[in-house]
Amino acid sequence: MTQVGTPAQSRRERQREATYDEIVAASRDLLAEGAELSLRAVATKMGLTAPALYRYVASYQELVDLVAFEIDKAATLTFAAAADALPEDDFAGRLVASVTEFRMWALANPREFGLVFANPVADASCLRREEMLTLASSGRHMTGQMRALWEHNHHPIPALDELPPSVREAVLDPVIPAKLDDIAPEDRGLAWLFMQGWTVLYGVVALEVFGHMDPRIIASGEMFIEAVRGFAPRIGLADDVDRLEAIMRARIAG
Amino acid sequence: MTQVGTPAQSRRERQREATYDEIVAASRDLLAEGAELSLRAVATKMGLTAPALYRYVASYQELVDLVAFEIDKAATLTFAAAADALPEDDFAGRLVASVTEFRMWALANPREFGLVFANPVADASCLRREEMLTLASSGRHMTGQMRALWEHNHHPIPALDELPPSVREAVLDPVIPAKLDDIAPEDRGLAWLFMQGWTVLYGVVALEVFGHMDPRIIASGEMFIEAVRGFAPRIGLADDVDRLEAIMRARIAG
DNA sequence: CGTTTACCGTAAACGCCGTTCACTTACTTT
DNA sequence: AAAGTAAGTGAACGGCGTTTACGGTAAACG
Repeated sequence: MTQVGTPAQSRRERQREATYDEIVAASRDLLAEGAELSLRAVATKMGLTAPALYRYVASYQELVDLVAFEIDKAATLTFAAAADALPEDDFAGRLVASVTEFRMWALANPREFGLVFANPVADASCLRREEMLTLASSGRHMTGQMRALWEHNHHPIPALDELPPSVREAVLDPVIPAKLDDIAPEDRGLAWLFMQGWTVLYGVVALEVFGHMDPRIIASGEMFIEAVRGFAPRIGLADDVDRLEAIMRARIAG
Repeated sequence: MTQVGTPAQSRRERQREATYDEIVAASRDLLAEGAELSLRAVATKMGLTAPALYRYVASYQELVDLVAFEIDKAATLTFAAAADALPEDDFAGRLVASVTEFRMWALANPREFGLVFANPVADASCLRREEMLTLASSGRHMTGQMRALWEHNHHPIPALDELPPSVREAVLDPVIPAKLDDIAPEDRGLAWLFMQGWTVLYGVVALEVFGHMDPRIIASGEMFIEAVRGFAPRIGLADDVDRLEAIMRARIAG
């Protein structure tokens, strides 16, 4: 018998979770204001003292990880919304819309981007590292879109036996933010395409966000467009590049 | 008549320059030890107090910029040495050797890489920004190799009138670390290839250094190899990819 | 030569940071 | 009602970037 009056979490647990939410909210406010993220600043904004936060996070780095995770989760909603501006069956368009929104979000929120994607992932506890690599919400979103596209257009994917050994291992026992368990082993080459796509996207966006590129190219987004166009044929979109470019330009201009 | 006894710089100027060198040396030592770079630590290592450093740098950020610049300059020497392991007329091989050495250096010195390449360039003073973008020693080295290759194999380059307007502007009035003033306007599409190559390289290396990738793929270097192979055809090296891959694998293994 | 000036370095202090520890308060559990 | 647990505080430590006021020393100048 399930005890009806018993909530899934006790009063204290609910209170505690609410405090976590408040910590994240205060942190995001700080970042939005352009201030530095610090335990003391977060605590002050919440109306308590810095040591109190140690009841919730074990260190500053853990606060950063927590906030980064939540920021990534929230940003993913905007990527999904961008995809939803296109028809459900336009898988290519939806992917490109998400990817373009990712770029726009990164440029508009460089500090948040840095926190989530330029924060060296822990090398110490390997478990923690796996978490970081597999739980990224935005990563799962992008790979989900790529997978939906493949299930629709069945573009060619590299065969297992033409992959380098380390890559074969990695796609058969994947440590990336993607649902792959129900993908047959012979189709796991798809994961290699996921990684390649992520590399292209990350590269151009990180370069733009950090400003290591001609400002005029950043402003126009031409390198981003070129990068996406260059990758499109690898996922069976060679004939769609012009249409996809139009989608990107619309999002960049808007 | 040149006054023989008169050095180009006075005694004081020489002393001052030596102090700058010592600042850089102390900073690099700190980084090599795995310690944090800080004004106080640098000062202590030099046997003086923190405020004294303000006679040489106006702020902590300026120290970072100074050290980053010198680290980049020093690292470029190793990239050049890697190229020099190959015959002078093997332009493709030399380029790939430099690029591979860049990757290996970045992975072996992630903190230094972060300082130089993941340090957001100033958005404030545009002059300072231009400096950062055009003076990068490693950048000039890579583009120099790419240029030498082009002058040798005359691979096709995009025509000016097929470039997007912002790109055309950027290649005609370039703000990148490359010697382009003696390149004819109709050949300036070469600069666009420079930027594309830099984007590919930066993307994969940054991803590897920050660890946002399957550790096994980082260890094997397969994504890096794939990225270089993917770019090679754009600079007329479609027929050389296997040979170039061998060069990369040798450097990665060694 | 002596005097002036510019430069180099120090000590002290301010306000911020992450972190630890001892202690109180309030709520939950039994 | 008693015991136990969780949350929060205040004080403190060491370190950080940075500013200020002040000495001393070496160069520059008459």
